[in-house]
Amino acid sequence: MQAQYQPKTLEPAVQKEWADTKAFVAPDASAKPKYYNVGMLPYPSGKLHMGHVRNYSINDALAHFLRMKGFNVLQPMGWDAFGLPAENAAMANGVPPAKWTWENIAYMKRQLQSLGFAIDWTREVATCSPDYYRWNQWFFLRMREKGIAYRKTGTVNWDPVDQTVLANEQVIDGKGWRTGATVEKREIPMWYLRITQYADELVDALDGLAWPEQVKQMQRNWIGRSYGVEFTLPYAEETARRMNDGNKGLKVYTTRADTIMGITFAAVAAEHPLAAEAAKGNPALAAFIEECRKGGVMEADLATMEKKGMPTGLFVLHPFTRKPVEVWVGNYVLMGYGEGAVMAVPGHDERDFAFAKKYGLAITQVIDVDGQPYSTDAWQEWYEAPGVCVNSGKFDGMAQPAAINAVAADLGVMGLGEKRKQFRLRDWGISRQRYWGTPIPMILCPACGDVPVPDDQLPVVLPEDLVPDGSGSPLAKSPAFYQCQCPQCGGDARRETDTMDTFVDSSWYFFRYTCPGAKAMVDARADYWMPMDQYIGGIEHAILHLLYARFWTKAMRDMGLVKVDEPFRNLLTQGMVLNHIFSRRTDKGGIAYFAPEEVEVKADTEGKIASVALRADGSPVDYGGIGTMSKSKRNGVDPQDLIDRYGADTARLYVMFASPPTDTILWSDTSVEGSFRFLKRLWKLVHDHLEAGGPVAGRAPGEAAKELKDLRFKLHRTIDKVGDDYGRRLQFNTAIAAVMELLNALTDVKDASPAARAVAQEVLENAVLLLSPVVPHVTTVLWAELRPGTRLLDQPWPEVDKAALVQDTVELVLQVNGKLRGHVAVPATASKEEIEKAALASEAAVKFMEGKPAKKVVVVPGRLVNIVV
RNA sequence: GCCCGGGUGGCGAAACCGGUAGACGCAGCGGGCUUAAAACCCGCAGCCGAAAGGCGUGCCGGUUCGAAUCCGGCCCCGGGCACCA
Repeated sequence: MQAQYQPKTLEPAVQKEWADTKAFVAPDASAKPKYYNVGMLPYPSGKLHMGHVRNYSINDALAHFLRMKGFNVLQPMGWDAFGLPAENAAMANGVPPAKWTWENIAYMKRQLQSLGFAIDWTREVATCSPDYYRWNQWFFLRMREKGIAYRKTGTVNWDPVDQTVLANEQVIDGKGWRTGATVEKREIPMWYLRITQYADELVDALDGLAWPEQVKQMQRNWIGRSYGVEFTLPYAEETARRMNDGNKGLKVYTTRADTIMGITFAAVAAEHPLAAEAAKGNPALAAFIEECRKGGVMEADLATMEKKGMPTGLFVLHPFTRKPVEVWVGNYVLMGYGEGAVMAVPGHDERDFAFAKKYGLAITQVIDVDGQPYSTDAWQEWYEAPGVCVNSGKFDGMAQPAAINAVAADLGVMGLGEKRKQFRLRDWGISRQRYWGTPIPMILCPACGDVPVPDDQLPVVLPEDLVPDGSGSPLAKSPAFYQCQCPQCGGDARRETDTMDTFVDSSWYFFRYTCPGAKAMVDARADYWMPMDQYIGGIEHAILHLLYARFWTKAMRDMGLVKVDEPFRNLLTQGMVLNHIFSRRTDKGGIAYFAPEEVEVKADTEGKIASVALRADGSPVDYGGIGTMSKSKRNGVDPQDLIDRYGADTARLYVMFASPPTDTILWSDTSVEGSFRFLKRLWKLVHDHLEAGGPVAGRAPGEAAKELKDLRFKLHRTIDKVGDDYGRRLQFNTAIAAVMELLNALTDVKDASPAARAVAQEVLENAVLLLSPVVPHVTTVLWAELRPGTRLLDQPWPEVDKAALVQDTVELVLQVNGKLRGHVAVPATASKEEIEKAALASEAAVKFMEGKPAKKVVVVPGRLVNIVV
């Protein structure tokens, strides 16, 4: 056996053996139970970053562990290959997105392979390949037939200079990222998917999922099912005349119908028809509405901006008092939300309260909570709490649920409203005015209207040679793409040039992995592998991706394509890998990012970052705090340096040992040395053991010395713990630490007897098995040395020897008044009374009780004794 | 702003169900080996204190024989907010 641990030669050799034996190709049928294990597919941004290494190292450890536990494991991989970065790269370098993407895929695949992940590459999926996205198109048409896909207008960010739609990411402080122009809202027609039709099931089914509670809670809140009252505020006479829209009044929705008598005004969105009507002949209002168009559509921006409003001069009537209520235009009311109009009860809604204070509108208390004194001077938390109606006429004295029922009933009698369930969740807008995505398979015919592309003409292939220039969609400027004949009438028509949201691609790729080459979207093989047993990916996907994939699965089920209700049985959301962000505003008002290695950081005396300068020319750079590693912020760390220097096993061991998978981690490579050192140590231990007399077969007979018994105790406790950490806790740092402790204990035993050598062999073999899911290369080689003629890949997970875990005495912690004062050793079988007696008689107890009698003695078996005096 | 997490030595962390705070590792310090360096090996190490001991898990308060862990309030950091993926 080689004396030196040499990952550079060892790892490629082991990888070649795996490839030659097709070690990780999973059969679609097996006598073993199946285990389908997927990491969220990466976007091919160019290079892997540490977040990927972390993600797939966790997946891979589980894949190996479950294989050793006797499962037929499938671990596939693919590429989320459509998206904006390819277009940005194309604009920067003039390279078509397709070429850039395929090159990135080739490079990143080599990186994944060099990390030695146990991936079944025969099932690889790239979402930009026509073989894949044709099924996006096919399924879109099926959804359209069922009314799940439909068209309506939606609001987008519009850059008036580049004449193009911007992604939220491309809007910085309300300005376009390239032009610096103030972004505007613009209404355009878009395709939507009726996810709200599944809202009830999406929220109810969460209860049955073995997902982190945190993620389920986020999804529940996001879907936001509420039971409220929808009602109409009737138009006042002049308003009805001017609106002349066939509606009786302004429709609003509220979950707080019990506060209805506190309405002092109403508010509508700037895009609301009532606002438009009111603006006629009111230049100030028209200017305000125009003002509201400025800025993007991001919810976070809308929620934090200053609440502004203006009266319309139009009135609606309070449904009960018939008193006029003035309608205001508010910049915080969203048109895409409910009806685009809200009732305002400043007495009991914090946002309305602030608005009323600002514009001097009336504030009325209509809810009493335990008689607390109400004042309009300042908002208090309890104003929003449920209570009892006051100043509410016939509703006075009613508690919240009764009041809501009574209000709804009365509104019903008047024909003005009723109870209604509502969701915060909105339908999924999938149209993108971009090039690098799945073409939406529709044709717009001047004679026939919207006409679907016939199935036999799918896929609508995306041309791969276009280069976007930042102003509008290249497809919309490419007659070769959009000119076509109407499939119905044969006349000249125009192809839809919008492409699909890339979340469509990632909503069902895990089905496609299960049936590569299927002639349909999926085939029966999906029924074998699905539902997925373990899904692992970043916490940033807790809502959107996971919700869309759940919806898509249910839509496929209802179309009879698959049998599962839910795609992901178990979910592990890994924490983000963060790094420092350095940026600078450009002279155009945009923003430019710099990689950490491009800047020089100076810290103040407390170690905080004080100043940053560009290495190239010393010019100042802004410190942007810390954030997720991403290509757009240029703060990703390429693992290749680590792999080149230390090998794949060290890189994997390092990311797994650094923290529990769900923790957010701030990137630092200072302790990589330690992981490398540990593998060298493991190698040396095996080497020295074998040099001293070769492998030992079997256990030594007879009663072992205490030292060896203790070592075997430690070994089997470690096997138990590591199995629990991998299988139940999905926590790897503690498992690795436990094996480190075990090897430290082995080193402490200085005994070269045959009995000791036999125990050492047992310890080393098991340590190799326990570590093999994390560091499969080095353990493959070490196993072959320890057990010549056998393969690590054929070994089952080790069994705990229960006999080795039997102990004669246990040491308990001794506390006096809750403070640690010593230890007391008792027989493992001692009763509570015997433990108490031994504790009270101990030297430490006598000393710290200072002669006082024990008031109480708490005994926790196997743990501690606490004497209270 | 709203929803969801997190905060423990110089650093990454451990403590799984309320029971020894800091396992394991990094960096550091002392020693060994070496002509020297690297590598490797042994030892020390939360803070204050000579010691006895005291203090200590973001901050303030509470429950408990006992709190990093449970409860109330606050501060800071991260993720998401529907066109980044």
